[in-house]
Amino acid sequence: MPKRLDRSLIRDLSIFRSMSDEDLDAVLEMASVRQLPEGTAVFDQGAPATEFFALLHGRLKVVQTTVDGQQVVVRHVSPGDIFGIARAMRRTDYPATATAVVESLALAWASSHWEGFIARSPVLAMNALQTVGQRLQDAHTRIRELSTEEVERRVAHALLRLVNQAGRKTEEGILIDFPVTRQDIAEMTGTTLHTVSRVMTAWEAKGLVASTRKKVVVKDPHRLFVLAEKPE
Amino acid sequence: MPKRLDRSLIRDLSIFRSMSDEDLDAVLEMASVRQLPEGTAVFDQGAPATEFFALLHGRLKVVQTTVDGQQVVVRHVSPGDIFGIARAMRRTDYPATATAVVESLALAWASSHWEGFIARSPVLAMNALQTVGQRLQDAHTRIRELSTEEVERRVAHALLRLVNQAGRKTEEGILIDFPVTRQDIAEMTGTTLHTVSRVMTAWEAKGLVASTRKKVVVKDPHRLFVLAEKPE
DNA sequence: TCCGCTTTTTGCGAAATGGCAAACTCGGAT
DNA sequence: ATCCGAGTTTGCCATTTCGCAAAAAGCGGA
Repeated sequence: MPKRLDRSLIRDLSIFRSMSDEDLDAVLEMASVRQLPEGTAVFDQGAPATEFFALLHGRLKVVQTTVDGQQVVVRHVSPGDIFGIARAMRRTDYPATATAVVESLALAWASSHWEGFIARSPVLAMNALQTVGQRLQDAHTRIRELSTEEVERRVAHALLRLVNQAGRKTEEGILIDFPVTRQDIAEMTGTTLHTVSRVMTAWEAKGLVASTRKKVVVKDPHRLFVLAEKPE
Repeated sequence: MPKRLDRSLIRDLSIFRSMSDEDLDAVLEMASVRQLPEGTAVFDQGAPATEFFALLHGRLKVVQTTVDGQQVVVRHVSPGDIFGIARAMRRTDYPATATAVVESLALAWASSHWEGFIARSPVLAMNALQTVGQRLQDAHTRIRELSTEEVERRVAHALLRLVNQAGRKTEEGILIDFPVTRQDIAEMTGTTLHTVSRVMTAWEAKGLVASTRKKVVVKDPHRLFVLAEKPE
């Protein structure tokens, strides 16, 4: 018998919102805890989708790799997010690889439990629909940016998104609170690390950002925002 | 009292799959029929999401317009698809404009009925989740293509997608069964109508496609597929 | 403290694509 | 049958972005 988990662990996750205490307990009953050292893959692209997860602590990146080895960052997973719900969308395997970018902690459930959870608590299905709907809108936002914006604005938008997801206020500005490389940013914006480097070096000179290896601080979010929106 | 609609109208739509006859009747009870002349907008980007729809006949395109007037084709709606379900994803307004590209026929429901439908038939929520999940995967496919492929391959992929959605076999090849302009294809692939024109002119010379104004015929789907996949 | 490896920067030339302008071509309306 | 206009093609040049190569700079571990 696994150790008893407290309801407070999941009660505030948006996906479990509005569920009764009994239902939450039933869900927790089936959960196992998963410790994820930095660099660990939680699941691999193409592997059977045997489990789904909720992130309690840490940060993951979800990456798709093309046949010729190019990588695309699909999204970042923040605490409170669920991920790996391929099966709920009737996929049998994971469409991407999820990797811990810092040491992380997640809950895991066997995919087979999903239907039971839904049956027990239909509100869960509506919450999941909302969650996936939000991701769909985010994806459309990215498609719009990739289709209509040049590189500099795309990088600006990506950075602002990181600020919202993982920004931590410091004296110098807003720190992206997990390691991010130029390569990562390139894979988020459909460009190359070289171009990202050039863009960010220019911004650094203008005092918009400050960065060292794997670390990015946005010093002037407002000017960055203006730059991201300027339609020219 | 609206005219009685037959269950067979919606029984085979994937979203209503596995619903009981009684539930289907209850759903149909609330539906109204909407005739959509070519060029009509079913709803406009930014308008309150008061209704959702199922397409019975015809074809729509869903378009997002940026602040500076550029357009992006989000997707095409085919018979059997539901669309305008912004409200189910907890959005209050439509994120895009849906326009009939040929004369079309749709069922419409007030958005407020969605929750009642779900409560009555929870399987509907799971079906909707699957539908939105599929769209999310499609969106990720496009993001991957926009991020990693050059224009020619993106156009090839877009064309192959149109073949799958609306291909009709003819003597000369597979006809895309609704009007498509170079501009449309450009808005599906994040490029310009000029570049699309150049690409397709080259393909025409190679015998891959044949096209006249607003009409595209894929003469050699296999070679087009090879071209779309070739990782160089 | 020094070494080694990853990450970042930078220069330079090439290639892809965009932007503009103009001509052209159909198809449908009058 | 003719005209009009949306849609398409094409040439030319500008610009963005990539790709390759090499150097520089940090960071972490030995």
